[in-house]
Amino acid sequence: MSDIIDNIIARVQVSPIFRSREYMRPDYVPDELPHRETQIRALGDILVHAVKGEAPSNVFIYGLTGTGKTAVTKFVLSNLHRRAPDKFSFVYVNARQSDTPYRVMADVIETLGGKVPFTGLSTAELHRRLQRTVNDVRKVVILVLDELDALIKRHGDELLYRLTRINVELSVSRVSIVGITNDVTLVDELDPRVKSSLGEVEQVFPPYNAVELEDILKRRASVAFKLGVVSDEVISLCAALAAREHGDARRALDLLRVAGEIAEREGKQVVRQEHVYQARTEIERDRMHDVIQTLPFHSKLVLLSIVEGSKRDRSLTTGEVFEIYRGLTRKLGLESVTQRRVSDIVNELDMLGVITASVVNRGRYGKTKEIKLSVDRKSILEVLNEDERLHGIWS
DNA sequence: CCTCCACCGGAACTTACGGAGT
DNA sequence: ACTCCGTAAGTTCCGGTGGAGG
Repeated sequence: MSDIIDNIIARVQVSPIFRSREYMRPDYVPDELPHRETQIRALGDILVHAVKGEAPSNVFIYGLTGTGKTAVTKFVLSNLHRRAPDKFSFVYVNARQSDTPYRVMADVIETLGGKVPFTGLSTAELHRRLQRTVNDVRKVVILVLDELDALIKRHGDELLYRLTRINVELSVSRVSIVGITNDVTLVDELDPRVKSSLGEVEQVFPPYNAVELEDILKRRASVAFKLGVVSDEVISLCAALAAREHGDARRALDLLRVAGEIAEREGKQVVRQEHVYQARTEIERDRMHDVIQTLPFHSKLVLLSIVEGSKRDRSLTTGEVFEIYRGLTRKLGLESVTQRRVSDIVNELDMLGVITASVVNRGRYGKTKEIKLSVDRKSILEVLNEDERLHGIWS
């Protein structure tokens, strides 16, 4: 038995494919960021004041996913910080992971060395502690808020407003904010006061084109993979596939990494184009699997109802889904949620990409949502079957 | 041209929970 | 022991609506 493990370990240790896998990790920040020189210079020009111990202007950065916003910001800040570690500190918070005002403030306090309970305090109290912590740092603090859109959409711009005003009540330290967002329309939803304060400087990150992506992949592959393992064709394919999705560099790197892993598993010496295609489906499958598996129970039931309902190949309405869902809960002897809630769950499933739901007007027959599965029925059932609470309730 | 269906979707409120502060 | 707080999930209430059919 243990020889199986030995085998696996041996394969990892002397991988015929990878030289140094860590360079392909999604959160790895390389020493150079090709094709982002303009953005690095522009952001550097703004933030360089921190090196003199002065607070830079607030910056607002937009750009689609995988255009290097996060990488460039981290790159600029850590390089500046290396030259003047005693002049300023910077804090990076991802507002998608910490998607409540409480957690964002808690994160900031923690990275600045403060301690704060996981829950239990009022946001007002947390805000007070944040001010104290920042003041104790006694220098310029640059606050990077990544994926701000997630926070704003759910909790509004209250926190942002407070943060932009925090300087007023500080004696020694100063705070500058770098806001990063994928959503270009976000600014319109902001309070004008926040808008003018945060948008002192704005910067746009354009997507990479296929040629640039190819170059990025080539550089990365040359350090991450062994020589001759990844051909130019494979790289072009990854670049082309990712360029089709608005030039997302992260996606391109993921494709290449997973393709490499597949080749490795198969014991091959080189990565081929077919591995890239396999990687594409594998990435998608894994994502779906995670999404469905972590769904709240009633969302799973609603999804199951949609699967059941779409047997006869026609689209469903919210009312029909609700009926089937009611049947399921009755079978299980559970309370059911209201139709209002089911309507929201349908929207959530739509956003996750498991189904497509679009509002349609059927005149006399009302206005409803047309709901269709956008993932293979069998693979959904497979994942749902992993939940033992759902065992044996469908045919 | 008007009606009226079958929902949509915003907003305020509830409940349960984990945890702090005092 | 008691009060206060934030979060997540859900409920209640309700005004809104595009277009097929009369």
